Amino acid sequence: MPESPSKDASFPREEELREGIELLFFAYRDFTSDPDDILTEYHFGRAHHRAIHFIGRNPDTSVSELLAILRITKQSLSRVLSQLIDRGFVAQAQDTVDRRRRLLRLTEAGLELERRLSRPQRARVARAYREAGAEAVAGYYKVLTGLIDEAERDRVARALERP
Amino acid sequence: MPESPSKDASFPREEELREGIELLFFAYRDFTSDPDDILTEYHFGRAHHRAIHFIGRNPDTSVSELLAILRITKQSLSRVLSQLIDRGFVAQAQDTVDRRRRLLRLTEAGLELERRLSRPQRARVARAYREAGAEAVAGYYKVLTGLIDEAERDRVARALERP
DNA sequence: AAATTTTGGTCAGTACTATTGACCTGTATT
DNA sequence: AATACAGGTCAATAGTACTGACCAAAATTT
Repeated sequence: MPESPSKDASFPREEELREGIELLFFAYRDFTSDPDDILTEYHFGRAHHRAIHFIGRNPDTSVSELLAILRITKQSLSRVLSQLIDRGFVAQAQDTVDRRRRLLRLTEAGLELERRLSRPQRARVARAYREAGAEAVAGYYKVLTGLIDEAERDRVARALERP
Repeated sequence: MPESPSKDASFPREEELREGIELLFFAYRDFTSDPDDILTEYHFGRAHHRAIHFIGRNPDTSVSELLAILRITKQSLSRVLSQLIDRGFVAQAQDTVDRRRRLLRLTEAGLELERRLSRPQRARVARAYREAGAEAVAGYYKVLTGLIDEAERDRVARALERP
């Protein structure tokens, strides 16, 4: 059983933990830098990218579902969302079942922008995956999933399988 | 050679890439939430944590070295740094060799705060490591390192080995 | 049918992070 | 002496996010 958790009490030594923490910081810093540059052109920020990403991945999400994913207040999302709607990247439609709910999806322009923003990220991840190999990718998945709040791990796992 | 990169052209399929991107977002979101709560007590933000972390890891770093690591402007760092110095968490000392340089290190209070901020992160990473196992951790390292800008990968790798 | 809850939106005020640009003091190098 | 570098500072701007207070429409509960 190569994938069984280590029982060694000294296994994650403090230095290993600090390295893992730092790697996450550096990877995230560089990972977000490419789309950040593109967003500047549009006078958008990282929050716009996050909204575009999750609306693109989950068409017809409601605002409150998006709030739960992004973990921000509705006031914060509202600003970003209305800018995206005003500029024609996101469309709202009323839910026919529950007409209070506004279902969100990307417009054609929104889909285009999503592809443009994610292209450098996909390229970066693809390169890292290829260089590290499939086995390393499985470990990357396992550890990152373990870093997510336990309460949300299932929801995230399900969201990853759905699309 | 289980760690050799896959040669399969279809290996990182688009869906896998998008999952890898999303996992990084969720992991980073939850990873930063614990220290963020503690920082609020001190009326500090995430930038203060980052400065404390890297000064703690690299005692006697100069300001410009810190700027290069954090990738922010000196004006941004200056505000954060002078607050940390005013409140007694960071101390400055002149370099005896090049007296233009201010070498930064944590005070006793700074070391204490660093431990307090990193404790929940270390616990989170330790749990994820234990659950995933040593082999998965190796993959996590490999992929995250591959996500870092090529130009900085060596510098980061060296920084991780130094302390 | 009336009361309550849910969903979504809005206004106002505040805080943190980060940016660009300009300008200044020292110190080191050439 | 001139130039370059390390660091600090002032001012203005932008993006993200927060709390708190309200409001309206629609759904659910009583």
